[in-house]
Amino acid sequence: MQDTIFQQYIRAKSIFKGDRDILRPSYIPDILPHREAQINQMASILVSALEGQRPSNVLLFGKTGTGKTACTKYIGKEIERAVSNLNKVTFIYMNCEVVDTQYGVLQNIGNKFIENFDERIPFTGWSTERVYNILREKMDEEKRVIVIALDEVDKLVSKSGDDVLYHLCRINDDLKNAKVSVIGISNDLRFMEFLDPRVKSSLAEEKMVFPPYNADQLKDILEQRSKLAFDEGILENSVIPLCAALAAQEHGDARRALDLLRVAAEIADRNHVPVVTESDVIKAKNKIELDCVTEAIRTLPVQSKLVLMGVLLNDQRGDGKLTTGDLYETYKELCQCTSMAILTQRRITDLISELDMLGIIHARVKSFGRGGRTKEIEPSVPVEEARQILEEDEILSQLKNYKLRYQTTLM
DNA sequence: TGTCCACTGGAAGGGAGGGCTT
DNA sequence: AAGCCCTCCCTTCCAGTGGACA
Repeated sequence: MQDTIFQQYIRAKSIFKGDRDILRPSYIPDILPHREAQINQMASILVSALEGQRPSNVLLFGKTGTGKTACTKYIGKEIERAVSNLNKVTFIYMNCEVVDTQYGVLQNIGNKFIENFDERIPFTGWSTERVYNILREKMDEEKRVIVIALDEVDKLVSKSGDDVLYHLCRINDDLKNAKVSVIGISNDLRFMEFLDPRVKSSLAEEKMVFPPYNADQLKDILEQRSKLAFDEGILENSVIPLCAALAAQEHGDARRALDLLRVAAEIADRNHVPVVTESDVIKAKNKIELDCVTEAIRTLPVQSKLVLMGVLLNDQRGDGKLTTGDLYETYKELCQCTSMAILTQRRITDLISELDMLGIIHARVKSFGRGGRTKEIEPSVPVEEARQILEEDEILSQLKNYKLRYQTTLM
């Protein structure tokens, strides 16, 4: 390691005691503070799995960072620890934001039961029916209880409908040896409305709501983790209360609280100072917010980037809010400039809606009476910074210092 | 009160790209 | 190689709509 470029970054002592993953939301500690009630309730429902019986299906509701995922994974770990030779229990956790198609979910579950790599279900190519049949067959090879936790199940339903849930809920009718129960996790209470009544009643045999943490509870969580992550005296006294207070403002999100603390510590660490201060937390807050936006913009498909560029250029010219029609004209101009294919206006309205959902622009439907009904669009990110990020793109880099020719109608 | 504008947003379907089966 | 199936991105078509204006 001598004389390498890393030399200057290697110090005798880091602020972190050891593993900094302890402060990541994905880390599951041995004790989850303020979630004892929920864990006990889940345990009382799932204990029948250990007795070889099928537990009720459960639906968990609660905003982000209220401990739904952590509790579920914790319970999963405990189940695996408690399993006896007599009754076999398989616990499967899956995030439906990552795996968001009917086929994908069945394929993923199926592959958990297939050890031989050559026999694995491919990620595309088979009919869903066939995947389902293999899955059922493999599951049924042994007498066991299978608990499937589907995180962010609302994403799955909104994207691919409730067919998979329907299949999974009634799979028990087709199984002789195995028994399946489903844990659905959602941060959207309304998603139930979109379910087929049969799926709804089957999936929600038991319902649990995870309330947001308040500032005091967040403080406890942070204190527990910081004891594992740092030595005494590393954090200024006000650091944890500040992280807790900031996260409590955002609907009691423990994930956000942990991120704040971790990033604040990383900032202090990088500055080679021995103590994490309040100002590090404020810096962390700004950094997290900016990183989110930057990452969202950078990973946009190129057509969406062009649309966003249209919004930014109009804003920089001082046109204020612009309509879908105007933005489409601007977008066409930018396409010609960059030799990109021009998509239809219908498609662009979808891209506008996506950008709106990501929080990068703000678009709301407005009627101008005889002037028609359209969307009013304005950026909701810092314009200059966003433009710089867009210009990093190979194709968009041609638009450096570009001035629009098209004149909007709305002034 | 009815008209009419400039869209919105749902539905259906095409086709490219991935992969399997026969 | 031909015939399937699945997902993703996109187009085409079109009924529906809020509200200013005649």
